[in-house]
Amino acid sequence: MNLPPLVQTFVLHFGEMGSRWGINRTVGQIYALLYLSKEPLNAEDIVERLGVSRSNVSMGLKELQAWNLVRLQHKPGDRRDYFATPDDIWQIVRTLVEERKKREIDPTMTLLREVLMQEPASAEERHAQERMREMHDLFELLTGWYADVQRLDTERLIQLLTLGSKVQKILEMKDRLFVVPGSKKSRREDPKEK
Amino acid sequence: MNLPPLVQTFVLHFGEMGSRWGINRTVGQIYALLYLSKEPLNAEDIVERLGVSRSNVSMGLKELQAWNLVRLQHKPGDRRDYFATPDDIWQIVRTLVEERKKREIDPTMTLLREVLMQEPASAEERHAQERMREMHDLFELLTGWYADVQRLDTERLIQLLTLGSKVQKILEMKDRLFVVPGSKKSRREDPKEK
DNA sequence: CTGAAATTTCAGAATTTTCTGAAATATCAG
DNA sequence: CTGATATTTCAGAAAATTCTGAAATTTCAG
Repeated sequence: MNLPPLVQTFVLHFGEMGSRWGINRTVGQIYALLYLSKEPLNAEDIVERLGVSRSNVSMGLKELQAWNLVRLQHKPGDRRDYFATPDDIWQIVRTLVEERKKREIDPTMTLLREVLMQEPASAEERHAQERMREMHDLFELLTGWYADVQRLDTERLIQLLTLGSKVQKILEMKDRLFVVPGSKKSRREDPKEK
Repeated sequence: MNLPPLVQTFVLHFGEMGSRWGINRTVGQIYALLYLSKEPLNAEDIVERLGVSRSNVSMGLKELQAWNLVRLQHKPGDRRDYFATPDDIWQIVRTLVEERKKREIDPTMTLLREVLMQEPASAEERHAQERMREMHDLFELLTGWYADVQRLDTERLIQLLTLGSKVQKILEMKDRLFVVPGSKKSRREDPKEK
């Protein structure tokens, strides 16, 4: 591995982290390298810096492209492929979340919907189905929230995240404005707010 | 594998999903099984239902305990260990997020802080450090938001998530109330709001 | 204590994943 | 076209992970 120490530390760390995320070490290292690099790199650059085989880099880049995590570029008068990550780190986050949702949440939701359609054949299955419905509803809530937030432009997204603890205040304010006070239980009635 | 069809479908799916999350198939299956089960199960129950070895179950349960994802219980007059997931699915989500943060985000932040302390020895390292700072700041924003939201009780959390698209409206309202209109650039000044 | 039951540990087998080098394929300037 | 350059494919080697059975350890009732 042929990298400035500072870069190498980061690249090695992301290689290891990759493993915990179902992404292999080399793919993690390639991505880390591209992320830190000012200029786009071609496959041979990556081979030299990471000290892995050309074919390994080829497969790694293919996987990163399948994840939409790298952009393919060309330099004039050079027919090699150059790769880079988006300059905007928020774009990277959005892509990561989107792709993970597509690969993990969506298929799970499909399966849950299918299983919830079936007739339980026993008390055991009835309880299992109830648990699956809880999970289904949870995922629906989370993906619904994500669908909304994901549409915000980055500036508003940052604003929202920065708001943090103040969010609670806003919710309390909303309560005070819209809910008749006096009854702690009044929430349960949930008067079809429009 | 000796399970009602409906349960088996779910258990197999989570076994596969586990792989994508750096958790092995058996661990995923054990967790799925416990999640769906009405009653706590002991190790031998799990062996029978999943058809894997006793030692594999032992190791899987140990891992799930390390993740704080299962509770150990005892039945009177029975000295075997029984395992269950929390009844409250939100508790499960909170634990999952907390543990992943502890294992993935926190060590990464530590590394980033260390590397950002060092003196860059070249233009390349200077740029790399700049990128690392972007990532550091992003993580800081996200974990700060998380720290706040995590404190909300479940009811308010659901309220917040349900709010979804309305969030943007609230932010716009906040803008209109607190920011002097007329200048698109006024943001850059960021007047140390308290 | 004792010994049966329950659980854990761990070395090596089985399986899966990752990686490589060689060959095949694709691309494009001339 | 041709051949030089670039990229991909893929079979098998290498490495890593997962799983098992046997042995060791722990726990506890009697």
